[in-house]
Amino acid sequence: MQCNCSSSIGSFPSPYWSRTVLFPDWAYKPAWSPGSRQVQLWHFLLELLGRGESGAIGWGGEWGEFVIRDPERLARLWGERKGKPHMNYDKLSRALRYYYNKRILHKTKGKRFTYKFNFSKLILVNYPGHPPCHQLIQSTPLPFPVLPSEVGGARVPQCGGGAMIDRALQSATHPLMLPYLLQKPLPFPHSHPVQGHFPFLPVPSAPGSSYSNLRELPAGCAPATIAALHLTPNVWATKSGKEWGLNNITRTSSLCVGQGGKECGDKGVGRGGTDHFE
DNA sequence: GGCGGAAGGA
DNA sequence: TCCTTCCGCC
Repeated sequence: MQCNCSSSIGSFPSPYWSRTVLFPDWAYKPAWSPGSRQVQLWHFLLELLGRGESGAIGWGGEWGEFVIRDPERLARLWGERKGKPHMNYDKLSRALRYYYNKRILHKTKGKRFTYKFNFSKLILVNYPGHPPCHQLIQSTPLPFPVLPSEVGGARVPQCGGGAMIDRALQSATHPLMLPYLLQKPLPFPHSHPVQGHFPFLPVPSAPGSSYSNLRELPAGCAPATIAALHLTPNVWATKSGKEWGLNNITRTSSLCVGQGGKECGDKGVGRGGTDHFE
């Protein structure tokens, strides 16, 4: 199976599950692509990181962590992208700090120019419009047991929030897989591999991880899921739920995330939560 | 360096 | 809404 995967990074006439776990397309969708809104900073950073733009920015030693190696250069690149010739690191970092409250990013304390993505939140806020839980229950078997209390009318959340997401998260081996547990495919026809700059997640050429296994995957199973499933159990075992950010997301996931990342549902959960992830 | 308030622009 | 700009504080 081949795909001519194209993106802001380039063309990849290679199997899309090739060497690394994949980000969904939205994570790398170029700013100038039709229908996209103006590029967001986190998106721009992921683009640079995915490209392996190691001069200005690179992945750090921990999951989701990245290091700004040349702050002024990064600011210049960001300024060029946004048409802001007077951009500097001070301003860029202010924009980064606004992500703290949104829980998209947090600062790695004690390490200069080092920040950490909260990918699980990134998935949630950018994964709008998944179907209501009752549809999920009716249409497709979920990869985790559904409690009677969750099926019975009153407990079914209106837009995928609440206990169901909590439980999906708990059953997810990786936050990036959450959308697939929720059974709505991301727009993946043009998926592409990230060029080997994602920390900890090389798809191993381990015995038993042959492509033949893919045939056993559910129809419509997205490439990212496929790539993730290539990870050996011990790879997952190296990261605790805490490290995946599951603690945080489980705690905050009573928030329902709908269109445009709007939160609905339980008030007083999430916004009032703590700001740390570790 | 890093933080966050405030005002303002698109 | 998502920054950009400026600023005072630590």
